[in-house]
Amino acid sequence: MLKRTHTCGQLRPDDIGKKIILSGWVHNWRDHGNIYFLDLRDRYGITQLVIDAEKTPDIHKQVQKIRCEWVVAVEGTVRKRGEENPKLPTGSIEILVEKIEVLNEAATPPFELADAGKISEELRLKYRYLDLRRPQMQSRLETRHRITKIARDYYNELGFWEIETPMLAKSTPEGARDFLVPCRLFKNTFYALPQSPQLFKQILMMSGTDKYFQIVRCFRDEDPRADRQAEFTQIDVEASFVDTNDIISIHEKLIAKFWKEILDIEIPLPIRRMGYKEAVDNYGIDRPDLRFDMKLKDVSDIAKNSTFKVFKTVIEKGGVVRGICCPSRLGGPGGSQILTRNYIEKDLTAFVADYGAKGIVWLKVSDEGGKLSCTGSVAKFFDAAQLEQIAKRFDAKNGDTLLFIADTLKNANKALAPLRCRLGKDVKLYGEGRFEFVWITDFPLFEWNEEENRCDSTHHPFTAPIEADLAKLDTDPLSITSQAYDIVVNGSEIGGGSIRIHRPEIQQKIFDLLKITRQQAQDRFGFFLRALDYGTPPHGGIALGLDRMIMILTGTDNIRDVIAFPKTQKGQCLMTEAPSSVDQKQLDELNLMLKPEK
RNA sequence: GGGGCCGUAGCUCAAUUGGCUAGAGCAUCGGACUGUCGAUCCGAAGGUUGAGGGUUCGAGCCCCUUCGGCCUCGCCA
Repeated sequence: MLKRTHTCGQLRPDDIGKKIILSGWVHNWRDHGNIYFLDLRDRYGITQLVIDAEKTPDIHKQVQKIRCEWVVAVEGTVRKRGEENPKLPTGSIEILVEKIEVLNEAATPPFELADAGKISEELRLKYRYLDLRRPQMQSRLETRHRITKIARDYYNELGFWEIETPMLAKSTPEGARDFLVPCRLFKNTFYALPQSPQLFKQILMMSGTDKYFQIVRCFRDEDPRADRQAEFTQIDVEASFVDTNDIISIHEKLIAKFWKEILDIEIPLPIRRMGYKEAVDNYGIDRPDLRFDMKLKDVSDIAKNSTFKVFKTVIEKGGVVRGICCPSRLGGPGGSQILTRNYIEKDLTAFVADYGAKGIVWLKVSDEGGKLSCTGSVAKFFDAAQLEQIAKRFDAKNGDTLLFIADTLKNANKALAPLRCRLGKDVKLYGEGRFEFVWITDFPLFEWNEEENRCDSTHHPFTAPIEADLAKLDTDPLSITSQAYDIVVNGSEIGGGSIRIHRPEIQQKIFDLLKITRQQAQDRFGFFLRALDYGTPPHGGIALGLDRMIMILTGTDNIRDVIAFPKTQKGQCLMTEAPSSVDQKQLDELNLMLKPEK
């Protein structure tokens, strides 16, 4: 076998005259009769080969039968090209082939790799090895590698140890649905694949490892989305004797490093922080997209005095009227009209209906000689002073559109937050390539679970309350602030963590409030509660969503684009055809019996 | 569990209100050509319209069932 001396992305004009060997896949070929061009591709790039019938008639004959994706090695001389190809880094040179060796033939590919046109994802997933050969996919894999490499180096510098935790773990029915793995040696018992190494990393702190990290696979058996797979990767971190500021400061530097190394973008540090309440009040959600302003405002106080029945009824029932103010024109004043009546009453109304909103009420702002007012089908239910007051509340300008949703506070926010994001995008309120980071802090420790009539952890049951609120555990748990923090960029949560509870009695109180009985706590977390008893240092940590970060860094909105071998929305791997049925013998060994379908 | 979009040649798509032998570009195969780089030109082959059933004189198109892909609500401590 000819052994390569260079790669297909390497040769430059300085190499002209050198005798070299290249190996790779045939990317494309152009047969001009007596002259024959062949593009050779490997991970590093593409290099043009030339075969001249007059100089090397044997090779010219041999190359006629070579096709796309055949694997070949060639020996030849680097020379200057007649006309350069500015699209390729190697575009100034070519290889005059003196010897060619076919290392492997290839079946005709089911789709064309050369043209980066759209190929159905189904096909790409089935022939993933072909899809991954495409330069764009290679680049995504490389970005992923570089990020994990940067992270490993960074944590190593700071004294963190990379420690593996079990993949075969104990099932905890809280949280997401577990993937179960039957255990052969203890009949009728199951392992669960970890939803996260949460308890293990805390126990590592109890074990005195002080600083831990892991780039770790996590499993949650819930329906996938464009940015969610059942199987995903976290950069998981925990440290002892730290507070919120320690974790935040370590990680905003790391995130800044990611953005600098991959996109050459400087993130100004420190990243701003915003309290949970401020985020929800102004943006309706705890992961606000801060690339544009457009804050939500409450107009319940004005609406309740109007004669508009829809508003009045909602408010009487304890609901709110909240809204946003949006420029009606694309890219701001002067752009073309976008918030047309049709767009609002059809597109946007259908959009918010997905989030449970019954409808959108809208008003158009007019400014007549400094006197603000509003027009629209519901304007008649308000007097002039009220309309002016509403316009002023939004600091609205002539031509702006005000959009309102009347519902419970929670439901109104649930619809308005995505509506705000959609409008920001549709009306082009921000440019491409902008990244607005924010740490969200001061989360409530609990949320009220109406159906179960108890508290639910906002974050998870191991999150510590702030010291000042400890006393409220017995009196007013819903008003307790937690020591949790999320890192958000452009409305996407890319990580979150907390300072953990390190005192057993507080951990027990939390379980009590979550209405987890002592018995249940022992069954599920007994090992953990026991470990807490043996001298647990104060500790805290964070987990960064690796897949989501790579998505943002590579500019794709599809998580499957950043995972080498992803699964479809039904959890299948189209390449291997997992999941699949198993032999009766395997079931017997596990003491399992299948129920008939349906 | 619910809602939406989609499925036609190897690939990407087209086919008027249901109407003649289901078309095009690329790929494939054959031929031509000494400078292309998404080569070009000439020609050929390529179809159970995802599957099954129904309505009709006639179905790619309408109806029902089903399979698959994507988006989404719920779900994701």
